[in-house]
Amino acid sequence: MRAAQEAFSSKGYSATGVREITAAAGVNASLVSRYFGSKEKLFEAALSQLLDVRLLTQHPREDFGVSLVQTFSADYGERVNPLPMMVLATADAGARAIADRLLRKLVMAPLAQWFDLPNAEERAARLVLLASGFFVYRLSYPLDSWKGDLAPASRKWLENCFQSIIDDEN
Amino acid sequence: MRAAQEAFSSKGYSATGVREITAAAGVNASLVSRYFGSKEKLFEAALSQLLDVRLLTQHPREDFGVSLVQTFSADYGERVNPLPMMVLATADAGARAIADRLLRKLVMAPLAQWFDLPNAEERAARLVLLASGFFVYRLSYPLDSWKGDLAPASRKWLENCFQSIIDDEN
DNA sequence: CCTTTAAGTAAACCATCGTTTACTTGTGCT
DNA sequence: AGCACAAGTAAACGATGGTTTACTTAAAGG
Repeated sequence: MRAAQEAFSSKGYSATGVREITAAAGVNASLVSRYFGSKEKLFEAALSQLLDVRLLTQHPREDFGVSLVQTFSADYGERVNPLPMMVLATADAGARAIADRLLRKLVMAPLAQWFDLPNAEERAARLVLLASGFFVYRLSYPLDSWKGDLAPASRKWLENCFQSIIDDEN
Repeated sequence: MRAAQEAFSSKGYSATGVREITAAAGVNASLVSRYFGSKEKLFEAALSQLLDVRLLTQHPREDFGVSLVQTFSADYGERVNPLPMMVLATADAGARAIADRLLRKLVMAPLAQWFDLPNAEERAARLVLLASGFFVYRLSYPLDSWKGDLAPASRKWLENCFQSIIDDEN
């Protein structure tokens, strides 16, 4: 499972082979079908284990922008970042459908409730928009050329965008 | 070529087979290798033909936000939208490298020059961030459930985000 | 001690992939 | 007419994909 999460998060769903995952785990490839049913089911299990809305709602509302940029920038250490898994799954129709469903149920719905604002569902969708875009951005600027962190100006701009999800009246 | 653009834009690079493209064009699959060298070269040719920075810089600066949301929302009619081709290529390492290189050369560099502002390259990268996120957003809300257009509140918010790329001093 | 059951493996299966090879067709030039 | 050349096709190639099958191992239960 851990091996699957790391592979799906770094290379994407379609570019990762079952044999690749099981080799990293030190077992035989046929065990994926045995214990998870299929590669897609493994992906679903691996992703749903990582999605946790509390990572986004654990800070005060007035720090929303700052804390979210920090959350998405930080490497998760032992844990695997679910955001790459989500975006890199968009190339496969089946995996995208799974990721979409899990995202709505485990992240967007609770997040909209936490917002407690007009157009709450739309605001949650805007968060997904910014987060996805931020990941694509980081694919092109892996360490951003600025000693591993975001360029200060871009960081401030992005924090304002995130914060505006809450602060805007719309 | 047209068939390749439509397939790459709707299903993504890795999910599209050479036989699929050539079947839509009514020819044999071996012609791709013959005339383009490889599937990757075909992708490069198909994408570079579509990337055109003038689509982003043809409106006055004060309408930047409004016009860009309109540009990315509109279906291109006959032409194929290059944005899905870019984002859906991220799952394949080779295609991503190609898309990245073309994007920098054909879009971001001219765009930064057009900005004529401090941190111009960073601003161009922010545009890619928003555009990519917007595409992922539209994957989940194909017609946005609001009779084919963006929800008014989200549209206004997104326009402000795009406009802030130019208006912010950072 | 024998049986059952779970865990794991090796190998094959079948489909699909991008690409190459050898061959056929048609057109224009001399 | 004869030749050259470009365009296109059918078929095979080698690799890789996820999955299935048959078999081996090992521990627990009575």
